[in-house]
Amino acid sequence: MQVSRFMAQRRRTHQRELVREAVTALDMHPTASQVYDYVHGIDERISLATVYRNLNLLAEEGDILAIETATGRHYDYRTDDHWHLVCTECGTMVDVVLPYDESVDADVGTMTGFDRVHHHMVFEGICPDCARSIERSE
Amino acid sequence: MQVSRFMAQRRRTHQRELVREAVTALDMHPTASQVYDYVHGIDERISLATVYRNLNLLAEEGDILAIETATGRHYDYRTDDHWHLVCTECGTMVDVVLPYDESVDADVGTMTGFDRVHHHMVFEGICPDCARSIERSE
DNA sequence: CTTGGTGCAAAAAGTTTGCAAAAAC
DNA sequence: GTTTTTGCAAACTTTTTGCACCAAG
Repeated sequence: MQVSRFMAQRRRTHQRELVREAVTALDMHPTASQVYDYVHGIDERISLATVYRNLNLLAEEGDILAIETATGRHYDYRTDDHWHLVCTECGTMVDVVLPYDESVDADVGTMTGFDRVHHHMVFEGICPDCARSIERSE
Repeated sequence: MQVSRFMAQRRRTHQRELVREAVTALDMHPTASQVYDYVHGIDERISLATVYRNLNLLAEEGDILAIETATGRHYDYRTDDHWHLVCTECGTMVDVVLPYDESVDADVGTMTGFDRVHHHMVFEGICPDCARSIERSE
């Protein structure tokens, strides 16, 4: 018996809980393969396919966030409004917390006729470590 | 003889000019394979590898822009500051022009210690066409 | 017991690369 | 003539999928 036509029953599995734990524990925006390394380190039998399936599932349900970057897809356990700053040299990603500006969404909706407009901000820059090594090598 | 150690000589090839033309002509943020379809339609001998190499090259040199989204990498001939609004239903991408807010970059730089901070905004929403079909199907 | 989840291996999608031949300069 | 670029095919990376078996409820 199903709860509804649109939401399948979800079972609480060992694997899913470990994936969730990995995203939280790894903290710094892991990729699927970093999550795999973590969970596979704890339970050798867990497969990469299961990690992918669970990351997709958790992201769909809004438990975690998927972030698309030039260096691939990353995951974040923080799901509140916040942005990301990525180092263009090494790919390190850190959180940025700024107030969400709702007025631009309304403006863009009016300008374009789109519904339910919202936005993300992606920051790029050079992290202190990389700035130092660039300076040394010049 | 090279111009400098860091910039190789670029030759003006038929293929490269066609790729550049495709990105402009296709206008609406084509993917590599859409660019390939265009140039391959004009000259059958041009290969996908060449399209990729030229898109990467043009993007590196700042002649075109590469945009990373959940639906893959797209290219844009506009290189001035502007943003993109993507329909979450059908993936259609339209340009959004808003003034660039430099003050947030400075704030984020101070907060994080990163150098040369800049940002992109990515808007999402539901385009008028998709809004209509959703309404009909409910 | 029923249905959702897993592991495995294979497939798919997107992008890059090595190499010999061709084209640009 | 020299060096960049191309075409081709193969390789690679990342993610998804089919299927038989396993396990949560």
